[in-house]
Amino acid sequence: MEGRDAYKKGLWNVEEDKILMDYIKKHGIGRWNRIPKVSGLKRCGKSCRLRWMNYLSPNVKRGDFSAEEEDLIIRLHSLLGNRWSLIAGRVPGRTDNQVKNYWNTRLSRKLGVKEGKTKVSAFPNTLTNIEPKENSNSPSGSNSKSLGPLDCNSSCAGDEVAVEPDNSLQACSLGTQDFKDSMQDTITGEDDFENNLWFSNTAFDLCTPFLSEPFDGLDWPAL
DNA sequence: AAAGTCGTCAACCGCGCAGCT
DNA sequence: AAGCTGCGCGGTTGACGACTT
Repeated sequence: MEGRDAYKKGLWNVEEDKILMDYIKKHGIGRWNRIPKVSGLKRCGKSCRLRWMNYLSPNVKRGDFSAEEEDLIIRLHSLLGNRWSLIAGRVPGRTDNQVKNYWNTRLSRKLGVKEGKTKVSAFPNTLTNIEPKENSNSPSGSNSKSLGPLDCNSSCAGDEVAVEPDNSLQACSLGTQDFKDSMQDTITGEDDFENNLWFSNTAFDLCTPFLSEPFDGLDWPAL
């Protein structure tokens, strides 16, 4: 019986990367646990998946976070809390690990966020509305976890009025039970972006002007 | 120059969920 | 219904380079 000790741990080297890349080119993504058996790579499937998702994938954007990305992460974190995969899904080219690290090492310090185990922030006080987004064609194709760019077209002018920071959800005119339920769906992971249940940027006060245009030189994953 | 400290980031771990048998 | 497998998520750890003393 093969225990965990059969697999190597720690940093990946170039050869291992190459083996993994070759395997994925040949067999595609998925069935990660087969990789060590088929390719002979001394890495567990989980490690292979992580390496691909966070580093080797051509969809991963490297380098420093831009001001636009930083702003977006801050807003999304205030909305979703430590739901890194959800946040990363709205930051093109960034992985949950990247976002998480960036938050923990820089933004939390910068913003003076007290470190803690907060799972999810309470209903954000900047929320004013929630609406389904029609005809949302996710550019990421079959990857349901990767969400498309924020819909920042028409409502980006800010016709919604953000609630003052000190106001609670209860003070929000649209803080209805339906609204809370919808938010709870998002927070509990029951939202379904593929079924057009999108939140507009306006709804989340995520209207970052510079995000109304695509990121320069960033292509959406062709899946 | 050497030692100590800090910051960053890749990677690991444990857990939970979904799908299949 | 129960067990197994595959996958993904969030928290945490550890290596390593940069910086400070």
